[in-house]
Amino acid sequence: MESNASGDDFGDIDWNTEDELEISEIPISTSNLPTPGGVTIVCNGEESSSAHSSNSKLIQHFVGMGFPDKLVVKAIEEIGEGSSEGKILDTVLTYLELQNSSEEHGCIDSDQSTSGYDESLLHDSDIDSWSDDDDEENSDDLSESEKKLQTLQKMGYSVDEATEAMHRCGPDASIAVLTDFICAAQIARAEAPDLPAEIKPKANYTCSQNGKLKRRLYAELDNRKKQRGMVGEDSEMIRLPKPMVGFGLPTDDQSSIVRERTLPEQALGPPYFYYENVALTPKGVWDEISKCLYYVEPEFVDSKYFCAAARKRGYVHNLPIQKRFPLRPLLPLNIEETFPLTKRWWPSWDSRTYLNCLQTAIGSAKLQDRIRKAVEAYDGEPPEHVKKYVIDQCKKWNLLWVGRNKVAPLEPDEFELLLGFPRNHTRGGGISRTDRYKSLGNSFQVNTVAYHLSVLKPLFPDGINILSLFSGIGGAEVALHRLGIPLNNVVSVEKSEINRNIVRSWWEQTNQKGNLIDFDDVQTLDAYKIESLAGKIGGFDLVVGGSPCNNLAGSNRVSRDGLEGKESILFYEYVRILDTVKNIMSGRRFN
DNA sequence: CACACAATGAGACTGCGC
DNA sequence: GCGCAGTCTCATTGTGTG
Repeated sequence: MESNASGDDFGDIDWNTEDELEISEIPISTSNLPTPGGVTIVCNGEESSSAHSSNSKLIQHFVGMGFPDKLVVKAIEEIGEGSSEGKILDTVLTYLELQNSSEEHGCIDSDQSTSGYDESLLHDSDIDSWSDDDDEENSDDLSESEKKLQTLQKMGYSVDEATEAMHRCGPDASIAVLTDFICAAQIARAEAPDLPAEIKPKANYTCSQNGKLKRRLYAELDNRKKQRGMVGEDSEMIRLPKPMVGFGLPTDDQSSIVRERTLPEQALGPPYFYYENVALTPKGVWDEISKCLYYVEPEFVDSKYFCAAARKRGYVHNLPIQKRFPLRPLLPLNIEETFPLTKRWWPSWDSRTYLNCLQTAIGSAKLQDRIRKAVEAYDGEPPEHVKKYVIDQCKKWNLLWVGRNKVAPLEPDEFELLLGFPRNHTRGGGISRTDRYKSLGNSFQVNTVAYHLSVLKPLFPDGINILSLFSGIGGAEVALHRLGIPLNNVVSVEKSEINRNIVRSWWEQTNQKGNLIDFDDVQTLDAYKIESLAGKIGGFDLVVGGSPCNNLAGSNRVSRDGLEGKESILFYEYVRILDTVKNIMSGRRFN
């Protein structure tokens, strides 16, 4: 295997072994999922099988997620001991659903119950109340605050955390708001390097341990709400921000930068994750992406704020957003400073100051010739219709003025410059010019991504282990390297051999001390391989990747089929693999 | 066979006038 | 608020050329 040729100590992993896995994959029927691509939910089969002998463990498992224990017990009784987590979850969901619909109609009436469950078990009306209500019937004399405190304690939070949250969020704050606050506070403390270790939260990721089930739960409820018309299709659609600056730019007035956000608790790491795709997708795509990635709101950024070319992209990540810093030196944001030689030839009637999105194809020589002839035909300024034709073509193909009446497309090394890669990053080794454009056109803008990833530097002073999916020409790896974050272990998955060669070549040229291991297909990276790799290297700190945009991009006139498209459907592989890594990381402790 | 070229024209958004 | 033209977009495909 190619990846074993690197002389590292990974050669002894036998990918073909049939050894029983601690992690196994259980495909969930699409009827349970909002993801038509068939996300695979990974469950711990070992734990499930041992659970027959200990129902209390399973009950504890669900109660830990905030479900009423009586419902869980009832569900297990109804569907039989030894049932899978998924079945139990479905049954509990049904109970909750029935409860919700009863309350909506204001008719909780046990006489109407035909489902076999005891509605007296239920008395909460919303998601805030999926806590253990065991004592509630005996606690009528407790104040609202005391009840909330009790609920939070049962969810595993300390009295101090709960009290602080209730104090800060006010007396009317719901349980959901309070748990959000506590999670945000945990992250903030974890990220504050100046806090003494003893007051930092321990690796308390209990909230993410059950993330996949919770995600499924939220998705299921979301679907049912939609079916009942409770949620308007458009009312919650993700809209693109204007201006497209994400949480703020390095050049912003510091006071205007967003410094806090509350992540859904199931989105918390480890690992950190960072997902990218084109911003301008068919409707609903970003809603789906966000939903599958734990309901984290995308951060939309146009790279024209980081270089002289536009690149509108959405990023979904669970990284901290405080204390970001940019790569130095900053790139110029206009064409004139980026390509000073063009200034002499730039006509006054071409008002462009920055380029459009760098794509995978360039303007042809014939087109350049047509433009030259069109402009040459006039002594002074050409008439309006000629100007319009020329400017339209220049915008469409990102052409620069490189001589008298002469336009030209960007050279590959100019692509590299604009995108933040080292010069000649994609040059040589048998790669054609066309392939260079294709690889570069599909890549990250390094400075933009590095700005987001910069927060990892103080967190991983001794280096980082990353799982890089759809690596392309290694935009994330280059960004981390340029940030000065040591790359201890990089597992890179990239279909194109040309791109894999580019990354390996870069790896060797930059004298990396760590290990680079590569795969060619995300679909073959199963739970066993991920588990083995994680075991070898001590876990993954970051899962990064931008899945194929072919079926999302506006340039595609043929098969812009959205996330169900032939290539773009691989997004669900990112979700699957991230879920697997989350599962592994929450089930074990890595040092 | 690799590469270059050009036709293709969907979908979302924006800005303008009414 | 509506209609419309204008703008932009990590592309695909078939054909031509050397």
